[in-house]
Amino acid sequence: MRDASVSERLLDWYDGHARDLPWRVGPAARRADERPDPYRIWLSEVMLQQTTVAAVKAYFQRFTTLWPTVGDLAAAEDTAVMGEWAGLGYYARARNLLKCARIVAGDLGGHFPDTREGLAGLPGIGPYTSAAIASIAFDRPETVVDGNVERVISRLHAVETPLPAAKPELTALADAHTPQVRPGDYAQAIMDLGATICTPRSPACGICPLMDMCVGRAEGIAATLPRKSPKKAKPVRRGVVYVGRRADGAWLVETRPQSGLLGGMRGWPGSDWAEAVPDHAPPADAKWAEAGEVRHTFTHFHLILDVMIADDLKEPRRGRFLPSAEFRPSDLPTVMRKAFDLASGQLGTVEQQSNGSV
DNA sequence: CAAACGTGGCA
DNA sequence: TTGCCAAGTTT
Repeated sequence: MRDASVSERLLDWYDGHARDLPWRVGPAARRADERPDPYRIWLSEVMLQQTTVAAVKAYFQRFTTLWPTVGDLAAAEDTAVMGEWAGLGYYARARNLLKCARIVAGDLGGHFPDTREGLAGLPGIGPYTSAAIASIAFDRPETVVDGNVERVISRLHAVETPLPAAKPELTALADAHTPQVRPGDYAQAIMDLGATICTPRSPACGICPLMDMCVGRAEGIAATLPRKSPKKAKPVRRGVVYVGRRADGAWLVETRPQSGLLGGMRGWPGSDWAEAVPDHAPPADAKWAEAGEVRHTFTHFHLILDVMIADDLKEPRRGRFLPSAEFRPSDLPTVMRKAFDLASGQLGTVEQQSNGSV
């Protein structure tokens, strides 16, 4: 196949099949010279890292309503931003989002760099995101290589080398297809193709604009690509959390350390998490009772969390009391919200249940 | 380079 | 229930 033909096919297909997304300037508007807002492209791209479009939409709407410009975001309280990110996962993204916003709003005068080189290296902006912003927001001919592109290109060229070893080869192949015309639309086109036609399971090869060019399809192995190295099994870890409130209803919460799992997020005090529940002390004296257990799976381990509840907390040894009016379950990362949901269903009857104090 | 880093949907 | 997967980055 000739390199130019792939991009021409994809751009023609995109003109008729582009997804309508909240952060996107569609092909028709783009032809009318409407430009994407770099802030919105950056925000959406960071949210979309390892995250589905469906999950991102509501968060994107909320963030852009609360903080319409990078200056607004840069001026926000850390706690507010982390709370709004809660539930989306990979919380280092939110910490880096704030760092990046403050660099752009400060040293860079409120303007995002308009080249891949200028973007790369800003907090949370790696090889993919720098290329995505440069191409989509600034129409630079940079090559995006995300999971969609890896899938499309590995099938198109029948690359059987497993990922991640195949990444350099796939990047080189993808780069050869990137056009000088409409590079921003092209980047979105190839990702849309991967998301809607060249899907991980049961690809719709019969309606694919690249059907007759696809070597993987010709060889009958398209659906099995890309190959991936085997993954490690997830171990089980165990721990305890204490979901407690003071007599006036204030909740005992803490902010987790800025680095590591759930870094910078609000959570319930508790033990560390390990193969066996580590030795620990409750965060405050109270008549703690067992509410049950919560199961949650992280990227690299399963967690079984024993949830303790009490509503008669004394002076805490750790954490701080958050007045009931300031507490929002939606500010919690999902595992902590699960613990809250379990606890809140029982806290009304904690007095009857509790007979073992700690 | 391997590992850490979240979550929800789907087969 | 289990494993795979989603617009990756950082250490």
